[in-house]
Amino acid sequence: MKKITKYIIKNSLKRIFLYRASLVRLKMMGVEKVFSYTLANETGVTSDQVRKDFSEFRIKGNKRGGYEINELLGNMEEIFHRNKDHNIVLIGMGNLGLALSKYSKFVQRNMNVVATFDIDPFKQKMRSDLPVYSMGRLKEIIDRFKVKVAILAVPEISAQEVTDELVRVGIKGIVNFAPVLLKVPADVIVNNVNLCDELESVIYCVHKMIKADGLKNIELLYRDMKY
Amino acid sequence: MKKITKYIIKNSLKRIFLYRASLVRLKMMGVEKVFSYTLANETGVTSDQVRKDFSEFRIKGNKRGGYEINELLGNMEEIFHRNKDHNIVLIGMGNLGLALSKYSKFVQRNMNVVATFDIDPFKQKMRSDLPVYSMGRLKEIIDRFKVKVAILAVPEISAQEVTDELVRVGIKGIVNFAPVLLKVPADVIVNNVNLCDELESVIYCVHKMIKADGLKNIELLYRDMKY
DNA sequence: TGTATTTTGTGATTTTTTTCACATCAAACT
DNA sequence: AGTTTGATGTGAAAAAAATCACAAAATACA
Ligand SMILES: NC(=O)c1ccc[n+]([C@@H]2O[C@H](COP(=O)([O-])OP(=O)(O)OC[C@H]3O[C@@H](n4cnc5c(N)ncnc54)[C@H](O)[C@@H]3O)[C@@H](O)[C@H]2O)c1
Ligand SMILES: NC(=O)c1ccc[n+]([C@@H]2O[C@H](COP(=O)([O-])OP(=O)(O)OC[C@H]3O[C@@H](n4cnc5c(N)ncnc54)[C@H](O)[C@@H]3O)[C@@H](O)[C@H]2O)c1
Repeated sequence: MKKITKYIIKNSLKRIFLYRASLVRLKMMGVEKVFSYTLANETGVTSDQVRKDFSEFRIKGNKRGGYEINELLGNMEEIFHRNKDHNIVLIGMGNLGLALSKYSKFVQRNMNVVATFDIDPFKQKMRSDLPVYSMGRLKEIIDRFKVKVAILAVPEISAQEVTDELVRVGIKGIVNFAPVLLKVPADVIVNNVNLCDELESVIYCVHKMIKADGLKNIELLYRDMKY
Repeated sequence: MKKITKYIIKNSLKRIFLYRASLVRLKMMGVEKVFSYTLANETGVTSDQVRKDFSEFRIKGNKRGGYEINELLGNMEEIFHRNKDHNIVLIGMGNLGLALSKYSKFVQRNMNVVATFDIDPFKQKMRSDLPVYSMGRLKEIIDRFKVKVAILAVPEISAQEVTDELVRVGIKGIVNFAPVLLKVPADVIVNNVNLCDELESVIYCVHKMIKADGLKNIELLYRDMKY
């Protein structure tokens, strides 16, 4: 396959999320305008980086005047397609699935969990406000609500099998909580959230630091741990 | 502050986690030996990268013979300080905290949640096998069990305040589920897990892809999603 | 109106990361 | 034993990302 040399998406995208989190918070605090260095301070990156990232996504500010928070957030909504609503489904209503189904932040961000699914649809039915369907109804619901993205919270052992089914019915993006590497076609995006890895990486860094006795090479460790 | 030019930890560390996940799975399937390209195939990186990453951490294989899975896993345990047990605490026993407290993978990986804490210790007491303490007993327990790492699952609004307390009692690493950027001293590591961001980034990529009509620049989008 | 000041936006430069390429070694085979 | 084969390990080269640095623009103020 021909090698593509210029990649569009880089760490910039990840940092845009950081910036937005800050902006939302600042806005709540009544701030209306920020400068690149405000955001830099808030997020721990450099102000050059902030401006470069904005440049990447064609986000413009006002020379000398900084950025209007509302405008900036508007730009970001655009980037993240937040103007539209996004229907998602949640597969697996165990411990984690149940917690996720009660998470209200999704809705605040225009992401609606329209349905949940479990191999055993009766087990959880009474515990949630959301409908819990059997897997047999997956295609029907996904088609009806034009769902393209799924959250996967089933046991490790079933994760690949369920993924295959999701792909078959037309899901194009998966946030996967099972600690397995899912095999998917090239046109399906998987984002893995692996809690044990997160913990271990913190433990690793903490240990390195303690060993290094809190001295200058803390900087070393930070680099990739910032987000 | 003097600029340090050579960083030790890079994306290599993140990929080491990937490799290990594969190795664990392969081992379960009865495989005993892998080559760099085996791991490459499994994880979606190149075999050069795998070898380079190993090189980074001084992990050695056998020329022509590849790597013994057990040996490799041993090396990784070493890297992650898995030989020792690690006591951790969980703060916030709401929806998410409860799910996390029931997660058995931690123990399998030598990470013990020794105690959980909540501002309201009675609310959850009966719902968990783990002790749920009031925040007042934080220092006592942390000292007793020599805890250095905490999982934070409290509401956004309390996250910073609880973090300050954690830092005060000597916690050096935090896995934070609240969607806020925590302010911590330079010697404290924070790993943020932000579910909404994960979802939105998937939605972003899925949309880009759909727009791009599933064609070659899918590659573009993948780059930073693979880690 | 003109000058000083401040902050953006982006090429140029530097640093970091990835990929390449090949010498080196270990096993397998003749 | 000698030769071929196949994989590692790592400097060198290429690519990507971050940082620098400064022109350009907008505002403030004299
Ligand atoms: N509990 C946690 O805090 C936590 C944290 C991080 C990751 N995880 C991961 O998330 C996943 C779920 O964890 P959990 O603790 O909720 O497990 P769980 O066993 O409580 O729940 C799993 C649910 O999936 C359902 N299920 C099983 N097979 C299915 C299939 N083929 N199709 C549809 N549904 C199916 C089960 O009926 C059950 O309700 C696991 O992979 C786990 O490793 C859990
Ligand atoms: N529920 C989810 O699926 C989910 C997913 C991702 C992120 N999160 C985030 O995780 C955090 C917890 O979410 P949740 O749904 O479990 O919320 P929740 O309200 O169910 O639970 C929060 C718990 O924290 C406790 N608490 C509040 N203030 C405290 C304090 N000062 N000290 C100690 N404990 C305190 C509360 O008593 C409660 O038990 C939130 O920040 C949320 O945004 C939740």
